[in-house]
Amino acid sequence: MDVDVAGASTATATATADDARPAGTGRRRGRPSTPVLSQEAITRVTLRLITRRGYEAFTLAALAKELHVSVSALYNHAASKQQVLLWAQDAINATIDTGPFATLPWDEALASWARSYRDAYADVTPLIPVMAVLPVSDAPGSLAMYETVVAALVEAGWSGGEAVNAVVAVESFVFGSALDTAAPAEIFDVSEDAAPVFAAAVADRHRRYGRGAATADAAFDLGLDALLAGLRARHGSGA
Amino acid sequence: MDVDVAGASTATATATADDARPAGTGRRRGRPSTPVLSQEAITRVTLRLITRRGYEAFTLAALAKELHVSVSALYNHAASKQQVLLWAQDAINATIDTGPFATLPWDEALASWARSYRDAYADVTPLIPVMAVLPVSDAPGSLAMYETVVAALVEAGWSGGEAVNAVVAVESFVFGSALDTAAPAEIFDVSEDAAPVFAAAVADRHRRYGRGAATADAAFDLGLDALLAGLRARHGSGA
DNA sequence: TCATTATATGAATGACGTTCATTATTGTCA
DNA sequence: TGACAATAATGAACGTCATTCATATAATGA
Repeated sequence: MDVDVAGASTATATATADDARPAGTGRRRGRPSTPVLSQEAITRVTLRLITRRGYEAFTLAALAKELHVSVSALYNHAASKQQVLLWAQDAINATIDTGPFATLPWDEALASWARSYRDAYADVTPLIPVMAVLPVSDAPGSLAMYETVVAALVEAGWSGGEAVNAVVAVESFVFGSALDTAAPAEIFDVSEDAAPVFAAAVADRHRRYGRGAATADAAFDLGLDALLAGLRARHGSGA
Repeated sequence: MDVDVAGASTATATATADDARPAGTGRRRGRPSTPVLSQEAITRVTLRLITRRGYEAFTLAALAKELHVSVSALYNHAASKQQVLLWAQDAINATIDTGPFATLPWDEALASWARSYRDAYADVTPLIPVMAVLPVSDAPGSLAMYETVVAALVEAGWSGGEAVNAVVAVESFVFGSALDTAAPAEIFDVSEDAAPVFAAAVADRHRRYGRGAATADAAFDLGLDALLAGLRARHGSGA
């Protein structure tokens, strides 16, 4: 995925440098000439760590090591591990494409948004349960996303309340589907004796849609089409 | 929720006893006359603990205490904490009601199943990411559920492959929605300055649907109706 | 009877998140 | 210029957690 952290081109002089690494060889204590840590650096390395090595590998020790810094130094910038995850959440949400809402009818834009949303989270599924439950208030990237999406629905004639419900519903489907992409390919491998109809249906599914990621995609496509067809039926197609 | 663990009426002599508690006052070491622990007892107390005190409170220490047993004793029965959670998963899935598939048209039965599914998991949201990703093979309760649901869809004329996709899609929506029920009521509390349209929409939502759990329910209802309308449009209504 | 097996125990281990006293550098104000 | 607060790093604790291990004892069965 390789998320571009918000403000990538602002203060950070490190730019494309290999990684935060003090110029002097092995300075030890006290305030360094130029700060090693920042929300931006922490967030960038956090996303890289989770994407490459998975969530279990994401410990503050690993994060600190990657940043060439002591664990306790992290606490000068982040109040907790939870906060670091919040930053990561916001950075991910900032990458979700809301552009289509400016040009396409609401239903097509919503579909496009849902796909972008699922893609963004498929790499970081362990964050989903954390995310799905966290306040949006102090996450500017997430907030901007909701504003755009809900505004487009209201513009198209939805009431505010139903617009939020529709967004939450689509979001729920997206989160669930992103989790599904993390499931092992053999999740439904099952003996014919134990569940004959189900086993046959799973075999048929593989014949039609392939294996692994392809099956998760097929289920997502079917569900998204159905969900949007239902929403359209309720409010008339857009534009 | 109060899940009835599978096999509640089998070997366990404890029956309705307050809790596993050795008859003799404070026996200390060695094999007891009658075993305190069993998969059934561990699973029952696990579900009670998670339901009542939340997932964060579910530690092996807490589990052992509730069972009046040492932590290490648990390892004579379960290989790991993960395994204990797997048992819990299967017990929960066994409580999901698939009865309607025997009598109702597929779409109504699917809706009823989805509601039962969401209710079952709303109390144990932290299990969702564990669950959504775990193989179904050695979980007899889960397997039986899939067999019933898929068989009903195939009976109604769905191809096996699409039936599985539809089930996965509904399941994804259910998991996502169950996560949503765990969100704090103030998750969307936001200042009007930062996101005016969104803030107004959230206010409208509260006016129409109430606060807290009621809003999550409204979003779930809207999404489920839409999803099923879309699936119906694709395959004709049931019966 | 006596070895084996099942089931419990407490103590030790190592990983983790978090706190704290300490140290060194920077920027600001008299 | 010199004092001083603020900033940003450090290593050493701490408490909690899951897991392992050596040990003890009751039940089972040959």
